[in-house]
Amino acid sequence: MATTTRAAKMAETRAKLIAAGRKAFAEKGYSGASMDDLTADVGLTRGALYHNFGDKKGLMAAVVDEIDTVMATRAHDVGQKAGGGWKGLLAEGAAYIEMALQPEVQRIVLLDGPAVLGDPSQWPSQNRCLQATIATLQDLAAEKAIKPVDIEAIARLLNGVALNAALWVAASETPEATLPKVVAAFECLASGVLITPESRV
Amino acid sequence: MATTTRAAKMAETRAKLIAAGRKAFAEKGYSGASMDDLTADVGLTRGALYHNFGDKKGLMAAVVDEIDTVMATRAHDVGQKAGGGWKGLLAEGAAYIEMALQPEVQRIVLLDGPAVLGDPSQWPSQNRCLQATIATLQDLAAEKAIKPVDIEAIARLLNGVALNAALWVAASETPEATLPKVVAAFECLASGVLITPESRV
DNA sequence: ACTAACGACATACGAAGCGTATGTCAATGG
DNA sequence: CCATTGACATACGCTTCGTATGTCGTTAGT
Repeated sequence: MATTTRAAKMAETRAKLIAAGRKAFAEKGYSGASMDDLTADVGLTRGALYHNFGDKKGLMAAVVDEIDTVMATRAHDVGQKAGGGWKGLLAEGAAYIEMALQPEVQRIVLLDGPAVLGDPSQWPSQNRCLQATIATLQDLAAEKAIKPVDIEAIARLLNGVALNAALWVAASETPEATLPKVVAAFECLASGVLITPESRV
Repeated sequence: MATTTRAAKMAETRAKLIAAGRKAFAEKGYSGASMDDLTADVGLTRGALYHNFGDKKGLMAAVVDEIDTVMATRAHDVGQKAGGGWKGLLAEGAAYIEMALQPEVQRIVLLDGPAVLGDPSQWPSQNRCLQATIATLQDLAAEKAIKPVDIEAIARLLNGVALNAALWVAASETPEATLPKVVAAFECLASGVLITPESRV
């Protein structure tokens, strides 16, 4: 092995700790997760954790950023493949909703994340996702396709609706059955920003 | 004093503990609030707390229920005074958004509440608020004023939008400036459920 | 190639908090 | 007037977080 350099070793421990954090935070919740336990699960101690992430909240931030970044890029890809524009925006929202079916996303990103790290719209990953939504809305505004309201406000609320819809689906007893209903409701609300009465639901 | 009965005494201690809990949870957050400290603030000990509420989460549930109940009734009153129906629904949502300017509401109900007690739509107080929204929407559906989508889904998402809008306003640097923009955006999205193209924004 | 400095991680320690088990005193009912 | 109940206080153990100190391998300078 040519590269047993320290940087690689450290990157590996960081990855192991983040993986252990994902598992522990998802299963036990943030406050219920023990740093001693999750570090021991990957053959380390808290010493490694505090050296790499500063404190418990630092590990949480790293875990949330990893998950949320994947979510944002996935949703964006889905939107692009749907052709961008208005249909892309709807597809992106639907994809975001579907991803919340994963317990990890539900517990870590949607429930504990805001309580521990504060308002999600301040997270770096969320900001990237928000900027993408704003850009799409600005394109639509240039085409005079949407009403003359504050773009940022609409973008934030649209993201919020998708996030909230995701929470409901996740908490539902029959997620598969509620998913189509909530997606339809999402598209219904989103259509409120359109100028044309019945564009293409 | 004729009524120094134990029931009255106990009600008083409950009220004092809930008041102390509101203050501590709002200032320190849920996990940061010390039971020893908040009970001492009102001249009691943890013995009283565990006797009345079972555990820390029990006090949190009582505090959240109290705040959320007041919020729901206030929002409902505002909706009624606005004439009910569609305009009442919009006014109710706007009122809900405005209430989130209070730090207590922001921290306890919107951030820590879901993380500690789980999905808000399962809370008794939230259910009452949701039922009111559903009833209004059903009236509108009977008048053929809204699109034929799942009523419960729309109601939940509308409440979610208001709640999310509230969070953004609360986290904003200039809440008073963002409030009108976000209220307009809320009404814009809500209009998506209307059949008539330009009812009355 | 040898040694000194550095960095990654482990171990040990102190402090704080939660929940429970036990104790005490006042209020109620017979 | 006395026994019992219940509301609350006190004392204890357990767990956990954060830090301070220790150790060993790796890197750099000569």
